Amino acid sequence: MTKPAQTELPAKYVPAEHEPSVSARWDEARAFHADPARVLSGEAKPYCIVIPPPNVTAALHLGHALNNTLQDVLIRYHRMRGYETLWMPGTDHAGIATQTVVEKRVLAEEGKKRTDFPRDEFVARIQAFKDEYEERITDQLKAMGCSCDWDRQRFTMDEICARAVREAFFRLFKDGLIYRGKRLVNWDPVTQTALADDEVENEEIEGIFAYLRYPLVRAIGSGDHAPVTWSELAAKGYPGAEAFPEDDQAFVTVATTRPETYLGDTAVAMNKRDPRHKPLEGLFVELPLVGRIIPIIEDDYVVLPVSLGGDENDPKAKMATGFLKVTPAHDPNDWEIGVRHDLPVINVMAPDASISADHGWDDYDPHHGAHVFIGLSREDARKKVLNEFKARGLLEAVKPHAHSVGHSYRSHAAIEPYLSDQWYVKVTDDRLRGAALRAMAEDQRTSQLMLPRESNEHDGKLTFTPPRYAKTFEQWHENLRDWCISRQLWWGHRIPVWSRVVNIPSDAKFEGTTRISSTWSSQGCAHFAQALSEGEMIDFVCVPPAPDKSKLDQADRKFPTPDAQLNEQEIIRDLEANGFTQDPDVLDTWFSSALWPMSTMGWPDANAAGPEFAGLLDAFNPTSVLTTAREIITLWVSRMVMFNRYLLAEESSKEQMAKDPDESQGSESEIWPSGHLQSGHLPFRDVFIHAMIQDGEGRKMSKSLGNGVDPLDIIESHGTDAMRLTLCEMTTQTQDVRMPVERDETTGKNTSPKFDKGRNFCTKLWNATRFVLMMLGEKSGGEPASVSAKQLDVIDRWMLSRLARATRQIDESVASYQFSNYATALFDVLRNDYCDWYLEGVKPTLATKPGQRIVLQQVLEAILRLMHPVAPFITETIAPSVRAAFVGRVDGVTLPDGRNPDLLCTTGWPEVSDALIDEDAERRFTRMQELVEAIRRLRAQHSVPPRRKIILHADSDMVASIAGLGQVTETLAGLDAITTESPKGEAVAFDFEGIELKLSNLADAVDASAERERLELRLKELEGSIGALEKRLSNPGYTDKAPAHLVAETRGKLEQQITERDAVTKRLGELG
RNA sequence: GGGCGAGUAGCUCAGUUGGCUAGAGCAUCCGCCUUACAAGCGGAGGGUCCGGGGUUCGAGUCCCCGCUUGCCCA
Repeated sequence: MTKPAQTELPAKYVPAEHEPSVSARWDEARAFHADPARVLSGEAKPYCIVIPPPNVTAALHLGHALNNTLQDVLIRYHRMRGYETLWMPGTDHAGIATQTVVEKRVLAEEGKKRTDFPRDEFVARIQAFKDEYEERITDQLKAMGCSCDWDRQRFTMDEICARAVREAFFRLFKDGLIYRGKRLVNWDPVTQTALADDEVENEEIEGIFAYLRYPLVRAIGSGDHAPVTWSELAAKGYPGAEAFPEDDQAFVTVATTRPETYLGDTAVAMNKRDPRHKPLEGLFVELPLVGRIIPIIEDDYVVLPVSLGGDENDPKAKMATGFLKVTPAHDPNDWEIGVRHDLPVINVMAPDASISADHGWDDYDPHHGAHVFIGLSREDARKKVLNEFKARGLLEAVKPHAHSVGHSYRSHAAIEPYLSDQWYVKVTDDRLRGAALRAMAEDQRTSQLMLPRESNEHDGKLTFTPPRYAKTFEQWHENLRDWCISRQLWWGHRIPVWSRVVNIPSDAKFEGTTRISSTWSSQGCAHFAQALSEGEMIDFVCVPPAPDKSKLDQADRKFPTPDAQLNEQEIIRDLEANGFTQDPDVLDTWFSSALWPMSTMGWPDANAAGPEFAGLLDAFNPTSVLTTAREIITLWVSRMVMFNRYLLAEESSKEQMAKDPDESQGSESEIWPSGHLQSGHLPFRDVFIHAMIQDGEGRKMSKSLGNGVDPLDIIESHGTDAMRLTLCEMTTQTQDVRMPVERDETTGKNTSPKFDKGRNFCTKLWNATRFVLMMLGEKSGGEPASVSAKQLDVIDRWMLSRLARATRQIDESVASYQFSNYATALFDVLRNDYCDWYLEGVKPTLATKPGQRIVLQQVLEAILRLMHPVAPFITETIAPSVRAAFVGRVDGVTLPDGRNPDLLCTTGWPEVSDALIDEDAERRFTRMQELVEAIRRLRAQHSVPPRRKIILHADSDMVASIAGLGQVTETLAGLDAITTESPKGEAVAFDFEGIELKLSNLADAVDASAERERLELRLKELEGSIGALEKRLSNPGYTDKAPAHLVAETRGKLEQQITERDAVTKRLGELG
């Protein structure tokens, strides 16, 4: 490692000239590589973060910059604190998003669709796209200064992660926590895949409410039906029937936002409290053009219209007719009704949401007229239905109706509730959901629904910051539904299940789903069968990933060791020879993301993964903190907690099993014990949820609005550290932060004035360092090896005190994830304290005070280290020069060498003793600052030229106390002298702490009218203030109840202001 | 509909057990190329702390009602 010898810095800090070489030095030293052995040996405590893997779909935006900056701050801080620190980087394959982007690209560039390619070939295309973006993203993260362990970078679809996915799927499947079901899913007809609940966004749309009349019929035996007339209804006491022509066919009116789904109606439901219910009992309706005869049923779900006693405040009751068309295949609520009443389920759409009779419309009969709808889109079919009903006099009304409709977060198409076979994870099982809820910190749980704790060290250890987000997590789990994990895509982890449909053997009678013993199960597969209709069943075989032999050799004696020659490919060949085919679907992306804290560390088999994975999981899982945005709490945080706890429970369940060997009898086909009597490790202990960046108007940054800011543009224009400083300062505990966006006219790129502050601050550090190096270079020599506070001047002791407080504040800020406070502490200590006061104050004395030179250098070096986690590049750039300028130590300020002192990023964190907090020095210095500010104010008011030295006249006490600070006051206030003598020429008097001081030699002649104006203004202020204080003190409630020190303070203040008022009055009198 | 934020100077925001005359940065104005720094230094002006009630000796801070605005969930 070469150490730059030069101690002089260029006049200007140009980030681009230094950042690449600093990055190279970090890389060269492998400074960010974590060694789990140091944790396992007890040498160092672990600190670990797994990166929320960015999607490979697009380059990183400012939100990523924020997210990753905060993680890097935490990581760099803890690395300097001596933790063995691992920041695991990687990217996410983002199934639907990436496939969609590539499909669009291929269509635009080559005019071809996905289905024009063989599956493997198209996946290879996506792979190539992924490679391109993965590299780009990695480069961006490096440009942002992220100190990830780049040797360990993962991708959610690489071999290591794929192995984890296979293992997790297999275990969950085997344990009955993954099942296949025919359900309504959120179907995206454009991308033609199922979506999870949280991939659906609700949007308000201007829709309609259509009122459709369904003619009433009654059964007349032998499957025939006859019309019901109004007179018949009237005879049964149907209210309002008399209003209709008595021989006309009666009807009921349903109200719907989706008329086209009437093709799949299988009932009309009404509430039993509806007075029309009795007369309609046992009757049917006939669906126009469809010809289907469907029953009228009773269900509490149906809302009564306001006219029949429905709730006036319920908007549904205002629109309702009391009759609900029930379409189980196309509406989730209707699905539930269908389940309750055992209704047929008729799907009338193709996967592209066009009307089709080929996907479950078994009673389709074109003779009735419904053929006119076949092939139409949902939207066209909707219009057509209305027209056809209108033509038959069956359209009662169409009203505009705004309501919210689910849309695909990816294609933005309206979601179609669609009946299909999908795979689900039974997250509602206590082993998953319960474990997640039990993980929550006790003081963050709000629900009444308290779960019994397990005697488990991981229960109750999951803590959210800010705490309000614990509620989001809690409520999500309490309302959880099973998780649909299959996606009809090509880009993703293929579902490792092979299936075939066979006849149910005559000797095996079963319903539902049953575990099967077979040649495959004896080879380690999980084999289930599920009954279908008509004597058929479907066989499902989940093939485990190729087992690790070493594991099998030491397998629990209770479980038969499978054939050691077991070969995954052989099993698959065998299955396919027996008529099995692999499920064509892939898994939801979040399935692999959910395993991220485990898969990246080589789970389930570090040995098989490679030597570099040894010990990772034991050393670093649970990780320290997950840093993410709030929208991810449900999508990702929840699932990581559930999976991590379930899948890392093996150890505890084995222990349990040893105590109670009878627990899992009868699972002979299993390689691994099931049971999971205890939930296992948390994936992380803390979850920090940071704010979302919006533009200046409070809108999301987006491509379509053109209000996004590209982090690389900011890095180019302001430097990485400037960006990071600004992002940290913005990170308060609120949920949104605003960043006014401006267009830079010269570059045409978006930027924000907010970043100027960060850039200016870096410049400040640069210039201060240049000054310090210059001073030390010129004057150094004669310093002792160390100096203690007792030997130092007030100004030095004050500076050390400020440094101690800043260090303390920064430590506290990091511990509580208060990044804004961290940045503020840096701004305060470097700019306000060190530059504005300390540097200015010591300028004249440095040459003669060796101890002061030590303080000058040590404080700068300490600040450099305090600043490094936020601004890594500039501090690393400057560090060698500052270190080289070392002149001695200050007792109580420890700047440890750390792991590798050649690089700032691996040196130690400053330890500044609390003993250096010097309240006396602070009090004296603060008093001096106030005096200097008062003099500066007067200088400005009297337009004293900055370079003109003036004279301060004070009493002997004041002169003595000022003298205690050396020449500092003179330097900072521009004084020629401080004297007890009276002014020779004209002077201006002012009050300081109730004592009258005077300034002379302000000018060749003092402007009396300006002085009078100033004094009159001051008098007015004082009188107002005195009045307020007197009022407060005359209130007995205050003097009796407020703390005594406050009352005393108020009295003191009043006295002082009265003194000053009298002085001002007197002075005004003198001015005439 | 349920949950969670935000509303403080022209702008972006601090203000964590209620207690000095409510702070910072940017912007504005005034004065300075004071040899580390004009991406700077010194100084100034600028606030019915969204509105209305309440608790309290005392409320930006706590409670209630309302308004505006944003996000999440259904």
